[in-house]
Amino acid sequence: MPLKYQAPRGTRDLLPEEIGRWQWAEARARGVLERYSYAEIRTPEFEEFDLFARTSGETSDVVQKEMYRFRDLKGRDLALRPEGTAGVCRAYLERNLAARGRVHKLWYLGPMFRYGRPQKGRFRQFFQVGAEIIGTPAAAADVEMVTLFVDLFRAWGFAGLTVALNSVGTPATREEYARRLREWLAPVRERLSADSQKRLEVNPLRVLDSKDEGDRALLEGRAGAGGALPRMLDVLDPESRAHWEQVLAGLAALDVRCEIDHGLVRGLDYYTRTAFEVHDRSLGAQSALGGGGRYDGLIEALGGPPTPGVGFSIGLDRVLLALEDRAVTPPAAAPRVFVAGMEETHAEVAALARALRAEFVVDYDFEARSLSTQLKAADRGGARVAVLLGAEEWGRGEVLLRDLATKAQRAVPRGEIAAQLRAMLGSAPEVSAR
RNA sequence: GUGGAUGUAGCUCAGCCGGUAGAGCACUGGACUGUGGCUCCAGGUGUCGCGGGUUCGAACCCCGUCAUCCACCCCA
Repeated sequence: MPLKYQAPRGTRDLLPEEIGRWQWAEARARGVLERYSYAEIRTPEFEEFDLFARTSGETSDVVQKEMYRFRDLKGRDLALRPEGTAGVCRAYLERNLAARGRVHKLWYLGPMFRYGRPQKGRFRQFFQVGAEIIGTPAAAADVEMVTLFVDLFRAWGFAGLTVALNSVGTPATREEYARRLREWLAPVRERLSADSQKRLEVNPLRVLDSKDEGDRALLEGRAGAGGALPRMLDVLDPESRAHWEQVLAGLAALDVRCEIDHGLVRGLDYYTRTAFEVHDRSLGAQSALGGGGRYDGLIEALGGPPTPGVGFSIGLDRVLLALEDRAVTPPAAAPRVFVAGMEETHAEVAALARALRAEFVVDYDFEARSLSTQLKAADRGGARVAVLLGAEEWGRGEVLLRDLATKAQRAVPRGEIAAQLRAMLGSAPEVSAR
């Protein structure tokens, strides 16, 4: 069909039939976050372009080619947020949250925007839920972050996901590591893929997670690059190493299963020390469900005092995509009541429905169609009970209550409708059960 | 941003070397304005993604464009 308007590329409509899954996932997340004692924060969906350029790194792909950047009518240089951390840290500084207590535990949920080529699990507008602990360098905060991270996935019903964990040290150790890596790769440089040769110039650490098979063979030493591949963990400064050991010990004490991944590098420049992420194989190429880590230099880079932070974000679109393949019970639909009128009583339907709506989920037919059509509509709408306003019964001050599943039907005095419905439907149902 | 595949009814899909719209399901109304799921009848089921070109003639061939999917890049 030749439609004049389509949703912009990479965006989509979430229709009523799938909204239930989203609300369920969001409610689950909210519950876990609140029990962990995190406070929700909502920041603007667009910010000054420079905020993201500064925090993500001028040379990062996100800033270079994936930003929805625009000027407003006054010429301000703005961008739709590509991630959540920058805005939260900006708010922390601008609203001086530090004055209300040193450590803040915050969470957010909302749409993010990146201009990439869409594919399965990658959209230009997508939703993230994330959490941050700002104000403490303690390894215990890293431990809680990873724990909260896995508990969210558990609340959604994931089983057997493994968190990949690494330390990316400090900017100085990263530089040292990049130097060693470059050195190590120098002899085989010509044999690296074209992409990786470019990475070696721009961001050597990126070579580590190349998907090219030849690259992988070289990295794993099978192609004879000689000597063991240098590891990030081997070049950590003493403080970062101690921090790393504490994180590992803390996670072990809580029985949180992690796998050390020496190739784990984060895409954004502001990460320091702990880095973690989780993937799901059912998703194809875009398999990252979420990731996070420590960002001790970020707030200072925004012009604030040196303030440590640690956080993560999770892609909700991908979570729901991965959950499609699994047996997830959708939230139970609220039991519904359908009020059906006859020729003589149609005028009474709206008022009765409105009264019952104080307590029940109630619907009726706007068009006063035949009784059989109304019952058909009641069926399709998922109603469990029909309230039939028969002319004769109505005249006696009664209505008929019909159980649509069993077809059992009986006359009930008008004053007892609510009580009878309560009995039939089970105690007062919540509109959004679960 | 790069490479490849695919766009026909609301959905899932047919349509031989170019010859003038198809099936199932769903949907709407009626048979049936005092009783729903069944059945029957009647029906929208459509500029064959959009634009241009070749041709007497294009759903089919060519070019462009938009969208989706897959992979790369990157990431959630």
